[in-house]
Amino acid sequence: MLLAEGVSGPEKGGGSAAAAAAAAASGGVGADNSAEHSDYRAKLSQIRQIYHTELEKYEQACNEFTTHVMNLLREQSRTRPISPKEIERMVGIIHRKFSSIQMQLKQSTCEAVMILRSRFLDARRKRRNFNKQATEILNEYFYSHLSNPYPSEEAKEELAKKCSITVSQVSNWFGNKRIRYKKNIGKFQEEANMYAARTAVSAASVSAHGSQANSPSTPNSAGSAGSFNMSNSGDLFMSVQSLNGDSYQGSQVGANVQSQVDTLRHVISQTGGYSDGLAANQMYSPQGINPSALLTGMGANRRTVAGRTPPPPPPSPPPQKDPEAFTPTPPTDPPHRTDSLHHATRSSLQCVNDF
DNA sequence: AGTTATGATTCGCG
DNA sequence: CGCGAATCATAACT
Repeated sequence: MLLAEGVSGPEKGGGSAAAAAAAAASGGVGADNSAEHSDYRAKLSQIRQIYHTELEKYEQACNEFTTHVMNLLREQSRTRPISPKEIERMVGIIHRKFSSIQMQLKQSTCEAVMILRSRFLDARRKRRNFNKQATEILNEYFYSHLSNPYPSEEAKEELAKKCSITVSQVSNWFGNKRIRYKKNIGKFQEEANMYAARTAVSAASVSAHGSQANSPSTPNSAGSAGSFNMSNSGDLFMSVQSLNGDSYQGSQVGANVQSQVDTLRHVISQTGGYSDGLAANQMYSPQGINPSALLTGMGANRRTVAGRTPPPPPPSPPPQKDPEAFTPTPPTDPPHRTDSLHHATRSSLQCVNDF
């Protein structure tokens, strides 16, 4: 560990290399954290310095003590016979004691380095919001694929490239988005409408060019890829904004989105569910809805449809698992897990501040 | 200072 | 292994 971090290795150079290696191993993007990195390196070298000076001190003390004991023994040898074996034994005892002390030093240094690493390299601690454009791109994809918001691996890579983030960050984002959208659909209604309308307009402009009717089963064929580039087109964006809110339903919405909405509304009306969700509620519908319609959404068929080209609607739905699971807001307020580790980390982190 | 938003992590499940 | 769910930790907002 200490060798890996360059603490117990050569005095210069090793530290920065190890730090860089550690950063690379931690999966960081490694783009903007040069300042924090230098801070990390500075702390690390501080630890290294303390370690080395302490080590030197101990060695010196060990030697001093050994010679001191040797002198004592020599003095005693005038009064009583002292065998070389006894001297050897004494020296051994002293060295063992000091090496155990050195072990402790190594251990505590190791601990300090680990804490330092967790402090500086733990991504949670240096969380940065994605920039607006990245969020726009992600949201655009999410809402234009609301019926199946599970980007394939290639789609994730593409999104990652467009957003200048990692694939795992894309996955995190979609995971968070899905769960939070589901938990509070109402809160995201406006956002959903906006992005749906934007995608619709982009799709409409595409279809106006090619006069290619968008199939409801392939909402991402023209919408997703083409719509990415319009995030910054100002006037178009403004014109789209007028489609927000209540005017959304009656507006000229792209066929791909609208047809899905219509399909869902039809199903809902058939089963007696409420129908105020529009596009946003395609994913999470109230209990008691025709499972075949739900299967178009997330969850039920996510493993089979998680691609760029969603297959045709499933023929026979599997037994629906727990209809209550799709209830939008089931707040149960579970007992908070006493996270002792959390507090332990906190307190131990405090120690690092003393460095 | 308190609250909300959000990116990341952890855990259990299928 | 990917996902949902719960949670943590920090940023951003009030």
